Amino acid sequence: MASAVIDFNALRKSCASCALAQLCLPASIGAEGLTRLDELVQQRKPADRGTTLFDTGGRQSKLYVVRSGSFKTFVDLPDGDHQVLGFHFPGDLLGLDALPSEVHRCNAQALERSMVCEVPFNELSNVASKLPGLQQQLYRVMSDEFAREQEHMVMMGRRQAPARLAIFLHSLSERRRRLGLDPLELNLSMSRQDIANYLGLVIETVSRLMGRFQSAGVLDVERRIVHIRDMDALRALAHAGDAADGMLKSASSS
Amino acid sequence: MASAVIDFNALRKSCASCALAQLCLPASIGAEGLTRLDELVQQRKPADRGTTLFDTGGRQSKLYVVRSGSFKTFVDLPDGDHQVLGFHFPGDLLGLDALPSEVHRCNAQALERSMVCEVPFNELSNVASKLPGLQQQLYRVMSDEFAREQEHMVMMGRRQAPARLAIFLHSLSERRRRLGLDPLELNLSMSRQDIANYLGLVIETVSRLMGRFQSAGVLDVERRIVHIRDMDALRALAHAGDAADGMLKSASSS
DNA sequence: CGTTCATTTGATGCCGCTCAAGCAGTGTGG
DNA sequence: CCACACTGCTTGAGCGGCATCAAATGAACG
Repeated sequence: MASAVIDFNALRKSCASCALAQLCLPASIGAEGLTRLDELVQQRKPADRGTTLFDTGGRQSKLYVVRSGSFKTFVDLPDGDHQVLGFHFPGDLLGLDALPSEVHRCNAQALERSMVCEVPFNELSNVASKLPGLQQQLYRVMSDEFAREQEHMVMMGRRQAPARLAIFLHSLSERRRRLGLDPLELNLSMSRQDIANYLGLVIETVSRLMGRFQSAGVLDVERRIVHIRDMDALRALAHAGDAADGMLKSASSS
Repeated sequence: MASAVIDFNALRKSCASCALAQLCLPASIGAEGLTRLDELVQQRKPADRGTTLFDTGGRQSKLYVVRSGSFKTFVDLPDGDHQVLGFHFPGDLLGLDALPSEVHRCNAQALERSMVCEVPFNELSNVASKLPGLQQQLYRVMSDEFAREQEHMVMMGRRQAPARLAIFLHSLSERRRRLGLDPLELNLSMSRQDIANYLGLVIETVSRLMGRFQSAGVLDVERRIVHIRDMDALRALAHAGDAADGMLKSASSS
């Protein structure tokens, strides 16, 4: 389905040949380090849509790196509802919430057929303690994960629904850009339900806002494919305290 | 085993004599490890209300441990507003967002006169790589930090304002309990404005809800001192999808 | 072609935001 | 010690945005 520009022939077993190496743990360690890291990394079979990498309460402390596809992490709430915590794309790490010998506090589920690398955390930690470069990179990706959660909270703190959706879409675009993909062409692998939950809204509101964004000429929405027509407008909407809502007020001028 | 009594005379310079040792980095490292850790830890002068430990953009990658008092972390938004990310009490770590040689992505400000320990992160990392116990504890507190952020997101995902406030108050209570303090007696060192911002609400809503909680016999609110009268009711409110709102409908049980 | 599920679209009502005024605790200068 | 201003919080009235309920449409699949 997705005509990803990734060369799957290059996605072999070794980290050295991985297209994501610069985003992932191997960044900034030498050839010898790579060899030792390679010994730890376990490849997994493709995870089909709906299967989970780990579930709440699980005790396996492994680190997962998304190679292709996408995942969502979420917690189950006492009232039977969910809360989606995040979406994860190639290069992202999963499993940081259970370092080391702790229990997972959330679930990680594939949104589509996806591939991951799997690293036993304790062994990784051992190797990292002898490879300063790897250790540093490990801290860095953890720090990045903190930054991502902070972004989520900033988004949730914004009261107006249009700003939340705009921030979300802009964030997806940024992440695609970082992966070397077209930042204007979003492929929403998650359902509207997941998006709404992630944003603290209901599904109807998300749907309506998508429509309004489209009418305003900001987006082209076609089912799960979203094309960003006006990035500046999207940014304006994202940063709007209360302003910039004018561009959505039905009047389809300009 | 551990006596619940905090002896303030024991709050001397060394980690070994610190009342927070079991919550902090020294947990589960031996005497020799403690000595090496002590060499890294720098004591700081008391931080007065309003002073910042670090600011957005700062490049000093240090770790801070709150010894007494409290802090808030927050980001500045383009429109001049803030977003409060969290509140931090004794035993909590600050500065994890700038590991290592990255820039801080938020500000940390004292809410009252507070004390912190300060550890240069790079040196801590070096020592930790030779002390598996310390390394593991470092990962653990980072993992805890992830868990705390997840709780925040769950809270923000709840639509109903009463549930958000109840979750917040209950969380504060839990944190006091973990510190060996009375979990029923909350001392809100942060302003209503900070609370409202943290919860994604406005100050008036927080104020009204405090009033309603008090009328319902759940709380005793007196300025910044909040006494929890009915912990079960507070929990019920926290987990309420939509139910349990009944207990707030004006006339209530004596 | 019919069933099912995801998404869109519409109508209505409530919760929480906005605007505005009142109040208590704190500090300052006379 | 009191008058005054100031800041942080509470309380009230009114409105609007988003949730809720309900139904239609469209895509996916056997």
